[in-house]
Amino acid sequence: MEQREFCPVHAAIQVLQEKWVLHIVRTLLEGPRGFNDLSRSVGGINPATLAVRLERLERMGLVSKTVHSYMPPRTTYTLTDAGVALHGVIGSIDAWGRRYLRVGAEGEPVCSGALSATKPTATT
Amino acid sequence: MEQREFCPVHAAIQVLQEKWVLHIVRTLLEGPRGFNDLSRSVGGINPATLAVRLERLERMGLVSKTVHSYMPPRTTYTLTDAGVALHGVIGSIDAWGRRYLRVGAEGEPVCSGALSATKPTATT
DNA sequence: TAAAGCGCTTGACCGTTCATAGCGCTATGT
DNA sequence: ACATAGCGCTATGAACGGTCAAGCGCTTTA
Repeated sequence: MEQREFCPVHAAIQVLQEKWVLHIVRTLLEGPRGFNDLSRSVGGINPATLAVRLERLERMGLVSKTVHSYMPPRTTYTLTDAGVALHGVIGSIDAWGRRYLRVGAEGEPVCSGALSATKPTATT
Repeated sequence: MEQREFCPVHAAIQVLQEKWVLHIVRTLLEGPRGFNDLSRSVGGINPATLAVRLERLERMGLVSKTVHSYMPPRTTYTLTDAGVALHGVIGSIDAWGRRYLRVGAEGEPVCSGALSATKPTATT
């Protein structure tokens, strides 16, 4: 867990592998959202976890939080430049998933090795 | 958690966000490893967790396990084609990390927004 | 007047991850 | 010849972190 000097790749992985982070970023790439809206778009995340994630991402400078009014509560979460830059990562994951992932017999995803080559597909 | 049809991106994220998976893949991209060797290279992972991850990744077809001898035990874990293909994802993460991540005041990583523009960086 | 929605927070659960120890056995060093 | 270290794991119990369900004060919609 301890390493002599700062390794950007390692640090990046540490952040991105946290549960829900990639889903949150992917959703936010589609545009700014409020808390509950974001929660619904991500799907299945519980508010406590979302709150913790957003706070961390904000402190890191990946996400910025804008409070439009306190009462009634109205807030907006947006990606910063660094956050938007993650679209490259999401893009790679997207490409890889489309190319290699199929749904297996038991419903869980499986890799299908060498199928028909790259087929241009539209993004969600 | 339930979704009407199979979404490759979502499924890919589900797999890759599992703790240690990206670290394992990244390490395995450097070449095949035995269990303890892999454990040491990844750094800080618990053997029980590693065993579970490897089993899942193998069942998914990302990693293949080769047993050279049962006694003395000698095993090798290698990436399949689908696994190797993840180097694109790792590459993106690498690029993003190098571009945006710095070590903050409290030791935790922080994003440094608009610095000097894109600078060609060599990959690990 | 009632109900639904906003952005969260709280507290009790429970599954995952952790540190640590150990198995049977061989290759190495002294 | 003997001790030690190494292999690939598995077994424990404790610690951590995510989950569920409910609810706060308040406004807007029905």
